[in-house]
Amino acid sequence: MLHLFNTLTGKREPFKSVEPRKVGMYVCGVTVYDYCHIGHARSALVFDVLRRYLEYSGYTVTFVKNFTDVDDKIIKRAQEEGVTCEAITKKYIEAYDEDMGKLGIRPATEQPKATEHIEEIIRLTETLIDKGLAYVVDGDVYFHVARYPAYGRLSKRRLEDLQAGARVEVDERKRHPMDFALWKRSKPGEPSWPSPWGPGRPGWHIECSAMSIKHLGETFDIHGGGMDLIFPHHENEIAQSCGATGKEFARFWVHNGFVQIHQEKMSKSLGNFFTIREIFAKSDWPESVTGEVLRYFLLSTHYRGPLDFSDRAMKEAKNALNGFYDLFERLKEPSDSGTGDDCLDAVIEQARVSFVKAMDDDLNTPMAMAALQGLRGEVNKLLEKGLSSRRRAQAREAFRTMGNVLGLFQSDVWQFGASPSISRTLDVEGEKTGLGMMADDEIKRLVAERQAARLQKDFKRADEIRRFLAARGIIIEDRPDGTSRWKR
RNA sequence: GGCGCCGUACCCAAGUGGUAAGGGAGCAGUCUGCAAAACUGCGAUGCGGCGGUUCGAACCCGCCCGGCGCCUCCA
Repeated sequence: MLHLFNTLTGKREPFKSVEPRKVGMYVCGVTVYDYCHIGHARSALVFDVLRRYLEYSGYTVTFVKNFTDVDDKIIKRAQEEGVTCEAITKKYIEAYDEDMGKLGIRPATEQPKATEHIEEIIRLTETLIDKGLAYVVDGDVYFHVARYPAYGRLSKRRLEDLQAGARVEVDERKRHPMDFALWKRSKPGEPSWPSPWGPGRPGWHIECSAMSIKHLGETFDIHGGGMDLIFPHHENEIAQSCGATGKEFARFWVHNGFVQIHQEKMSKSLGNFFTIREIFAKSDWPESVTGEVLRYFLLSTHYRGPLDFSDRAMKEAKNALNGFYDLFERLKEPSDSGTGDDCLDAVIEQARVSFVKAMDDDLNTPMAMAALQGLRGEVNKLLEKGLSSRRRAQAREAFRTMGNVLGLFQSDVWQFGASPSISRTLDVEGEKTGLGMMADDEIKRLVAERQAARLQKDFKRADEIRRFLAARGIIIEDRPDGTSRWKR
């Protein structure tokens, strides 16, 4: 049974859905005013894996992930570029889908936008005003935190503590410094919708309450996002939602840790971030390889811990993945011998048990990956003894099934005969790694030439070619049947 | 000032009371025309430090050291 760490209770708890076999899950997406960085990728990936694992465990998952498409930063960006807000949000939503697609992150069941839920937002705001939990000032509407006693429950903070450390300028019109905007009066030139309080636009937090309630109901199973959203965003969502409905909101709150660069949080304000497309653009490897390597890397640490991104870490992930795909290549080779056949079922079953146990334990992906590594070793050993073609296919299928939960091992080809790519540097730590361009056709030609040389026992020439390619990161592997294949 | 996180081998990383998973890198061996891959073997008497609780602690408690996050937009 799946156990998840619930931020709300501060404990690891057995996961139980409201309705049997069904899960409603809401995850805060991104504000679409710029390209996504690896931190966004990690968050998206963690919840993609949670969703995949819930499905693997037999649940039907309704997964809602929003786009915040009305916001101060979007407005600012649009003004800077002299275009409309719509142009900005359209551009970055498309970029989001493209970037996440490269990482194998499946689109959510629903991907709602704030601007498409203005009606719901206004209704929710009205309810909060009616209940005395919100008040109107000059066309703005604020949530009145002092009227909501449970405020601080998620982030384990007391209002008094927050006040003491508040670094915000106090808005005199607010009744309490921590009161936050549900509705903002629009200034000229800003996006604006009619409302009972005059033309304006929604505040940030209210959209998630409105959209989650609309798509998942007033009480649903899982709400997720990055750790930095715990306060104030998720705290405010709870206050708004519970305040308005009088019911429990999300039951499980799941938060992922940060991606760091040299031990520091990766963030826009620090300027130490790498965008997803930047990583792909700089990578030496074919796109599918880069996507899978990045995925492998991001899952190699438990989702709640910090994760340090570096060029070196990417290479290590690539090497580790290489071992799997080397095995998959071997599994493709036909064989009649089956001395190890009888052991395969047990070996797979053992791996499956370890894998499920790891994932059940608060999505312990590093441990789950260790189970897959263990299976890799066992299957390699059986291959030494001899595995029939049928059993080889069975082994490959086991990797594909479990790998699918993590979004790994789905490619039929790894870098063997990979699609054309250009060798460039992944210059994350300032070290140069690229050795110039090496197109596939050129490699193939040299491999063929070497093949011919070997047939004539011209090993001098053959080794010359091997060394030439090796210097460019191409490794040739001679097969027992006399053929050769290569990989990057 | 308040809330919280992290510190395990060269690197990454599980383990959270029962005597240190796994991977990468490295070294040695088998195999190979040479390689690669695979297989075999080697690798922390110790888990930031010092005390304490316990039959027993990396795991619990206390203090300290080092690094970081949130409290303001932030995945």
